Amino acid sequence: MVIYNSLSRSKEKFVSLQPEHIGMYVCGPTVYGDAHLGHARPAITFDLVYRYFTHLGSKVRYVRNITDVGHLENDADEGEDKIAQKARLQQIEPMEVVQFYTVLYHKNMDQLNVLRPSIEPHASGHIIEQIEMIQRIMEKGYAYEVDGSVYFDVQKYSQNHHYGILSGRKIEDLLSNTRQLAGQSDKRSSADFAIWKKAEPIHIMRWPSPWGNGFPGWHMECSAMGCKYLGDQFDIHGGGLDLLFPHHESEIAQSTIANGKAPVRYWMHNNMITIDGQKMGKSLGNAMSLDDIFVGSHPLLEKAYSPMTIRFFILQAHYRSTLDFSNEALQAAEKGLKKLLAADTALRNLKAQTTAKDQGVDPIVEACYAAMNDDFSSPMAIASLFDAVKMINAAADGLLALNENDLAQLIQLFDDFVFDILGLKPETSGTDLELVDGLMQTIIGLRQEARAKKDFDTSDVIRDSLAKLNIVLKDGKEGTKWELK
RNA sequence: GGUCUCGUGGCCGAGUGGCUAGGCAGCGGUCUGCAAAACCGUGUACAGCGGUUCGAAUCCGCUCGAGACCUCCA
Repeated sequence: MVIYNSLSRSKEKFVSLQPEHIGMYVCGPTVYGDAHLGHARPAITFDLVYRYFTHLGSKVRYVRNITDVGHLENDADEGEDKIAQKARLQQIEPMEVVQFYTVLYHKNMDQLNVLRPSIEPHASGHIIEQIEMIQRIMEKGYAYEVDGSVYFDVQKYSQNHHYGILSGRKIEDLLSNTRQLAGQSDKRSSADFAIWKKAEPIHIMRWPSPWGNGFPGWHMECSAMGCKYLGDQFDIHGGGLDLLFPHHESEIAQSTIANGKAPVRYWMHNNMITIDGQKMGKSLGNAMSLDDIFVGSHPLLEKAYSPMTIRFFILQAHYRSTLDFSNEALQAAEKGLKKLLAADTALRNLKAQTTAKDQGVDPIVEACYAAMNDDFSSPMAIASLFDAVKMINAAADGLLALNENDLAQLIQLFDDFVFDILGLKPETSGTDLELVDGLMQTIIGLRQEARAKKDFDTSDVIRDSLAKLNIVLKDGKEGTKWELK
């Protein structure tokens, strides 16, 4: 098993600190707005990692935080808390905003069949841990207080550590390139970053601290909560590529000072989703909420796309590649997924031919594992699954005979890879399928009678009106089957 | 301006020195009362120019183009 480690910019053999136990921390959402397509990518990427390790028999403690405090809205607002600002605009409690969007996020993630992490800590629930960590950093002399705020001393850190080890930056470049920001004259150096921020009177979200009322700085929560639940050093830290600098770089610096060792062994970063080649982001105004996509209400969408279509679409690209959004690409994904799931249904109905010789499912299974072992290459695994689809369809058409061993292997393959690891699932609209199927058998029977009498007008009327309900009839040698479009 | 990444057929996307994934779309055929689905067949793809090599989409250099980060962001 190899994983691409952002630290070394290369694939490395993965060895967990403790055998059979893996600690993984992933940066979760800031809950001040609708969950959008961009949130789906890391959630699905690390869900894949979580599912695969679990499948292989490891016990994974997966921590994904909820950020509900501490991020700055922009450089002009003098450290106003993002959530506090939104709350003021809407005249409601900040924690109400947090609750509302957390629930929405969970709903969307459930729809995408993203498993809940083992622990989902809130930043606001770990203020004490963050203050403690800041104190440790100050005691060691790597942070200084100015007027109720505390800053991490990047220059001092750079004397004996490499600030930039993750992002490939040099401290000199950082100093010369960092923009001079208004209201940040408190910092000794422009590269320094706040680890505790004084709350202006306007702030609603604030906590008492040794330095007065305020809130934790940008990057503290992940360091504090990662350390609390996974230890001073843990296996995997994941997140979006856009968090690599300064967020993760700063996490490394803070934790290294506070705990005396580098916090993370493998850094994994998923790439961005783009729209027309441009990064999707809240600030760019082209973010598409997941609810928008699921109901098709966004102007850029030709139609609605189901959660599983989105999941499959994301898994069809490697997590380290950018993924460009388009209706055409999503429709291709939709059809591909349908084909895959239809093959699963066909597979469950296949009868084994005892006399048949092995058709060779082993190479497909091996290819799937090889793909996943190579830095979680879900697109390669999916490609191999389509080899199995081909085999299944050929068998369903009577062009190929599968023996019991073949069938058992194929079913295992689909159970393991399609459902357990890739986390795909058939989508039904929640209707009572048993009842519907009973009704459908009746209708199909009536149509069959009409067809037997060559009354094709009647049979076509039945088929056409069912099509309007998104029910597709498929006439085959073994009779007629139906499925929801 | 600095740092980094990337440019693969109509679209999406794997692939990192020779055996040239996969999905979607298209075209031809089989099947069908007609369809749909499925099956079979079908594509002079690797931004451009140089170089290394017996051999390059794959390595090196340059050019062009795109994107990300350097500021909250998944």
